[in-house]
Amino acid sequence: MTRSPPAGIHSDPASVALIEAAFPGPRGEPKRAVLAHALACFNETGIEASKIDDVRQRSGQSVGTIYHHFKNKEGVAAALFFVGFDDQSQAIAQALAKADGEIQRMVAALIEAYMAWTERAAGMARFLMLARDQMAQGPSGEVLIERLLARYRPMDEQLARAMAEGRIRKVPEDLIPALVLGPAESYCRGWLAGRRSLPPSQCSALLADAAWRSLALR
Amino acid sequence: MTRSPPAGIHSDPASVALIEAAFPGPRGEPKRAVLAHALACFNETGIEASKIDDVRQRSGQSVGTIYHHFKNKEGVAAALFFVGFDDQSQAIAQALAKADGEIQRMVAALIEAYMAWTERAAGMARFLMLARDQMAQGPSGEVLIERLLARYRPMDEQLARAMAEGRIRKVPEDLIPALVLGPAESYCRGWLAGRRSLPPSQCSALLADAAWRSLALR
Amino acid sequence: MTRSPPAGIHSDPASVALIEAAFPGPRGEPKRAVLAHALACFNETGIEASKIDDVRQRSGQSVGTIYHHFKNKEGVAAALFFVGFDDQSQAIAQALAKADGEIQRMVAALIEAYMAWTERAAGMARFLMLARDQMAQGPSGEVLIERLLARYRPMDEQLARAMAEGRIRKVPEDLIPALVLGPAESYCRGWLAGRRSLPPSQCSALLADAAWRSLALR
Amino acid sequence: MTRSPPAGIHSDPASVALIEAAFPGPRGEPKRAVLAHALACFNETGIEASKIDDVRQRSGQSVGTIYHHFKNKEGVAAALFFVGFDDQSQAIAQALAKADGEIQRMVAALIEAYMAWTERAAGMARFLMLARDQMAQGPSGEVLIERLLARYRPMDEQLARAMAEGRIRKVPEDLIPALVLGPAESYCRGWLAGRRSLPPSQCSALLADAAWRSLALR
DNA sequence: AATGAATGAGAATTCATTCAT
DNA sequence: CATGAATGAATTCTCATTCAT
Repeated sequence: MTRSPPAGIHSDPASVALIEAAFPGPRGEPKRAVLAHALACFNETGIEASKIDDVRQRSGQSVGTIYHHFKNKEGVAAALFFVGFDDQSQAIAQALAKADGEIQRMVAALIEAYMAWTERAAGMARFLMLARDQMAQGPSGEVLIERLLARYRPMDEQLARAMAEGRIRKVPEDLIPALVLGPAESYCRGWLAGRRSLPPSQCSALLADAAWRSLALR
Repeated sequence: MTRSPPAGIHSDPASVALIEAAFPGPRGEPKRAVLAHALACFNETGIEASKIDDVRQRSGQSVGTIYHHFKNKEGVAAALFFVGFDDQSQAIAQALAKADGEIQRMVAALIEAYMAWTERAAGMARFLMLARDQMAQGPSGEVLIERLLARYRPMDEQLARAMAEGRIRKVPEDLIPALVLGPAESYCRGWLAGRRSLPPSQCSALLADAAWRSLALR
Repeated sequence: MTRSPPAGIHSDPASVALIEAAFPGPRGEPKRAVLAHALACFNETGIEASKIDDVRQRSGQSVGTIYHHFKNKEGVAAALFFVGFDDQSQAIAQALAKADGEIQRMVAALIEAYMAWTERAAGMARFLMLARDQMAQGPSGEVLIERLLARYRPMDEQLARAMAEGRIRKVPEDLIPALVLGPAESYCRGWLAGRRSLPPSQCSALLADAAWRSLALR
Repeated sequence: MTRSPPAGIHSDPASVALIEAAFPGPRGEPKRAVLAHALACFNETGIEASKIDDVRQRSGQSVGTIYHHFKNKEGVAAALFFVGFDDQSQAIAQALAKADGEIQRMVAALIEAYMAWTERAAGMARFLMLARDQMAQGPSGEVLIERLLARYRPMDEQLARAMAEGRIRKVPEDLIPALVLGPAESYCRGWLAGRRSLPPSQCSALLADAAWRSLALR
């Protein structure tokens, strides 16, 4: 019961829906049009290699409008990035909240949420991976780091406590993200690039188990 | 006893040595100069954003020479990529060979080799991550896939056998790379970007253990 | 009463007027400026040898504007070519129309129109000769052939009929253009290059007579 | 019994033979190789658009050799041009010589020789048309004009005498070349470009007759 | 707000030619 | 004489951005 393994996702209904939710109403129309098509362009051709003029043509907006709403190309990418990033954060926050502070459930919830979100909004997920490095350096880098910390804070706090109390293995803090999310990210990266075909949601249980094993006392 | 935690590695002696080994002798001088400085440029600014003219200036070569030897910018990147990739493959091959086909030792050897290589030739490692996607699509994409398969074939064969014989957990083939190398890659990515500070080599034991736990029967 | 025997015509009021008629109004200004100066450049230096930057400087337009309006250098040449070619066609059509289908008068009218047009719009005429071969191969080749056929169709039909009815000499169809227009073209080519000095219009009667002799029954 | 109507002649045995005759012996080998392949390149791509490197590759010679023997690209074109031009002149001279100063026979002989030569050495003929204008301007322009005058001198002298003696029509001197050779050149131009299919040699009689009609007293 | 023509700095690439071997 | 690596001036074209309407 495979749910659409996409060898090259560039844009998809769920990603477009995120954009639409972010800029609702008739006033948001130009922004929505631009971002939705920018997503496709960026994923197809890369951010640097995408021309504002491609976005203009596909979105049916004018250059002037694009610049009016987004200041410049980087502005388009940034707006798009945070639409995706923030929704992803929210999905993760909701999942973590349901785990009642229980560390094993939190790990599983995080991984499940991450993979489900990736599968659902594949186009946006792909773009987030594409843009993260550039974003981290650009003018929104600070903001990004802040929000990343905030995203994982609930989890990090519980992990720290559990480790202090000897309920999980003692592991250098630096290594935790790699242990917990490394496999999931790695798999999703492959899936989004078309190199893996199992839908992420079908892998979460196994990946959650693996992540837990790496932290469990034995 | 931390060995140089680099918040922004762009070029380093070991990476340069790889390049020098690849194009020895006085005839190789222009190629070496170009590639060594291209590595720095690419890592500092990104491949797309690096200008051939930067490479020219820093390398002290003429535009004509660059184009004479590498055809175009993509050619410079490709040459550089395969110098790094092939040395990485060789390091892995040697490590795997020493494991005598014993699966747990192979997993550990692979991870150790990967992390040691990354730490040693950090600049090149960074570039490999930067360039991999572009490479996979460009005209050398086929070659890359081929060589990747070859690189992991010895390991894949043993894993398949072990799985068939019930010596390790049954896990979808698609997931194996993520389980084995995902955490290592994830950590190295962070370290190369300056977000993690523990030298990779100091993490390999733990990451190897984690990888093995995810495959072990219990 | 020789009317300006030009040892090197590159641009002239009549040719410029053609261009102005083709792109009227204030909106046509950039196109007009570019084409008028491109004509001079092309005639002075040859098409290949003319640099877009020469045209830019002389026309007072920006590179961007040139490319915006004409796509590329070839586009400039093509636009210029068809401005001239179409006006020439029209002049010929008018002349032929006045001959009432009488074959001898048609031959004379064609030659007279051709030579008068050449003399008047000498710069454009020169450019048409310069560009014809390149045009025939380039992407507008098809169009050119079509329009050439259309241009001579009225004449060709009457010639075919006259030949069938034995009113003129039987001559392979392939040879007719050379017999009718060959001498005129040859003379104009020489005049435009500055090798002949009699104004074309003063030669048309004689050339028309010669052309007719070559077709007449005796 | 059509002899090969070539829709795109670039090089042919007879043209190559001309080149070989011009640079005989083992010492002439590099020159021959270069010129023969330059002919093809120039005809295929145009002179400006042909790269020295194309010629190098096809001729199997080195850049250095080309420059050693011909000074520069223009030198290659010039050498090639005069090989062709001089042989053409010689063919015409021989034909004219056989006409015993009889004017009608001279006209016919000229046209026949011109067309036969064109048909035989079509590649070279094409190149001569291609290069003539550039040649006339370049540093060999003077030489070319001189040799052209010499080529037609015997004919011009007889024509002038005949006109003075009232044996042919009085016609402005300027017009004579167009009347005599215009149709032939026009036809050959079309044939060499692939727009006409009757082999030139089959047209000479008719074209000679037409030329004579235009000069004859009535 | 919207438009899209105009701009021009800047990039990649080419290619004739030189010259050390 | 032959070679071909090295050179770098010159050229075409792109594309983010501005701004008058």
